[in-house]
Amino acid sequence: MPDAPVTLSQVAREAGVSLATASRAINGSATRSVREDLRERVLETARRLGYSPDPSAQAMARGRTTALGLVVHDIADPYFSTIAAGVADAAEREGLIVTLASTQHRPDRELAFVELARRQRSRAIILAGSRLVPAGEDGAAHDAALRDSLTAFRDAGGGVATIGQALGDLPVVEIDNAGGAGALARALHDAGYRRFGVLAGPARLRTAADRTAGFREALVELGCAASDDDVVPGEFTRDGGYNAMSALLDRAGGPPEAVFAVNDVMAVGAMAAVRDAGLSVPGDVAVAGFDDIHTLRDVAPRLTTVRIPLDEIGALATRLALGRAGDEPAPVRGEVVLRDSTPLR
Amino acid sequence: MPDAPVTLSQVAREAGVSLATASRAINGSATRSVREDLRERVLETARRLGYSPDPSAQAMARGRTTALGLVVHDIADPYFSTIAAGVADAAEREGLIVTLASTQHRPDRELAFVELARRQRSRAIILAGSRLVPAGEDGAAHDAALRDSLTAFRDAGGGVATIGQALGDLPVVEIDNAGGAGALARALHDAGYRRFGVLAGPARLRTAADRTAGFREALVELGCAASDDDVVPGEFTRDGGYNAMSALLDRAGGPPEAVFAVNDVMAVGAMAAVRDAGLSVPGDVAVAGFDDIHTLRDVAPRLTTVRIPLDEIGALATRLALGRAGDEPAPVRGEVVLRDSTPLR
DNA sequence: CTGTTAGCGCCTTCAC
DNA sequence: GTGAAGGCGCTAACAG
Repeated sequence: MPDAPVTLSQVAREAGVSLATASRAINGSATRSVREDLRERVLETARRLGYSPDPSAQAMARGRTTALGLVVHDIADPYFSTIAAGVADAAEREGLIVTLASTQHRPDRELAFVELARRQRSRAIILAGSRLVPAGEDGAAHDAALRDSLTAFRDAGGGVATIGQALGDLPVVEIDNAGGAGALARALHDAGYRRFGVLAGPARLRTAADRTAGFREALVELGCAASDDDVVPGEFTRDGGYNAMSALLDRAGGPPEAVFAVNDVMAVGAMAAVRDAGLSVPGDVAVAGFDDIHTLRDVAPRLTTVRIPLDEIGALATRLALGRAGDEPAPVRGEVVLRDSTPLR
Repeated sequence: MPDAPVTLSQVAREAGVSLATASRAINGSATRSVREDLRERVLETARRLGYSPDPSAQAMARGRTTALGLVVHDIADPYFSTIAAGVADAAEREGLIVTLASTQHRPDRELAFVELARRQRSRAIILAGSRLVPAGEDGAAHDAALRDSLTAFRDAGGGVATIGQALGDLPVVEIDNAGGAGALARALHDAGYRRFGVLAGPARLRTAADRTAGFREALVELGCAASDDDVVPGEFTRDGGYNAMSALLDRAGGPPEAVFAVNDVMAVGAMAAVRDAGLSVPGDVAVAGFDDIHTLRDVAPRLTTVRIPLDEIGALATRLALGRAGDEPAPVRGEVVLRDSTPLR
């Protein structure tokens, strides 16, 4: 029996009140209030009939939805799924529904989803993926389009937060990628390492570029700069790490003492490449990552990394987008966590 | 400049046609068609004005939304995030927006979200988390409530798919957990193992219970049954695996030859526990998991597991819910993948 | 405090 | 093939 959803007017009729009163009794109203006994009666019949409001209709009437759009590059990547968990949790607290877009790293889909969320009149949009490096031919154009769309959305009353790097003057939970990578470089230097390699990730992604640059700059200051040959690009994935590390190992001159993979997922792939080459971590090459992905914490040897509290960042971005975070939060500084993959040397 | 979203009637006016014609030109209409030049004109001005339809309004007018609800236990868990990636991808192909609910293992939230998606008139709902073991006092009641709600949703025209185990006679992408675990037991037996332990996961979850039971039943057939003492429950997480393995190691009688953790995440925690106890994997204890989580494939030693194509399952469930999958799909049988964590013995 | 009345943006019969 | 008009379920002025 396709039970047609019961509507507010049915509830009103059944309870013997007007539509407006029923609406006020159920949803409350900023201005008007409703007599206690009437409210009781309405609520009771609503419950009895199994009424619940139609979000689309409310959205229409109110001019805004109860949805929060979350845009990530790839929800299967633990970096993003951890952020998503934080967002989902915070959104639920606010009574918002999260609509998820996993763009598979396609900038056009990123923009398309922002446009969708905008015309959908979402309450807020959270953009979690990395910005692009301006140098990229259309990177700048894409980010500009994204910025304009989000700015228009915000000007129309929508909440916005980006994660990672700032986009225009939109609210941002900034992650100090360069600083964290620099701190890691110094920690590894303190541990006795001198010759470094870097698995730099995709050159077009700001997150990857910033981590790489922060690491290399610190190395320069420490007096053991990595040459361009020691820096290998690759995808932001396990396979990207594997391939980049393999390339590094194939170079003449032997492997560096320590390799920094710009995220944990790549680091794990890199460790596999080392083993497949018949070498050992950290015996022949030490390896460090970035992010401190929870499920990757226990690889053997345990992975040195820079901890970023991704779930908190997701929650914080949600509050920020909703205007519940007070001032713009300070950049999130990662914490270097030395583990077995980079022992004292 | 808060540019109010442009509406269809603006487009119509600008193009010099009626609202109805504009609507037909843009959305197409089953019955009426519109003259070529007019359609062109409408489409052109729509593009120029940056028009795009308001999903809420369409939902109201059409009586159904363009949303697909996805319910998972914990989006940060790679099992679910991989499924989510498959769902997101397939949904995007169908032009649907996915709304995500991460229930954090709270059954009441699971039900609440299904109710929400239902009154929201979502196009479809995909329920990805494990069902509960009937034995549990309110497990049966909860699953019954869930089943009733989803059945009512389907009877009202909504699409439904569950993942893992069947719920009533609702469409399901079944996963042969017991069969996969049994096959794993036989493979380990073939490899020479005889004394087994099991990290059984949460007793209330069907997925965990089925994997445990399938493994144990196969052991019985093989003539090397595991005693109840060899089976330790625990959370479905890294820490759950760690603690359960620690408990197993503390037992009198020394560790089993091989331990089956009912999912990869637990297996990784278990391996950490072994190492922290000063023992080695697989030297002192062999370890196997289940799922073949991509990012966990490279832990060292590489993890023996049962491969489940989670992303395909997500995509398949999406098509199934939308009625695009033809017949009910056959149960997904896992594939045993032997790796270094369980060498020949 | 309660009821009446417009819409919100779009689709869809129904006339033309 | 096109346009006018009603209505989806609800909220928010407006009266009373």
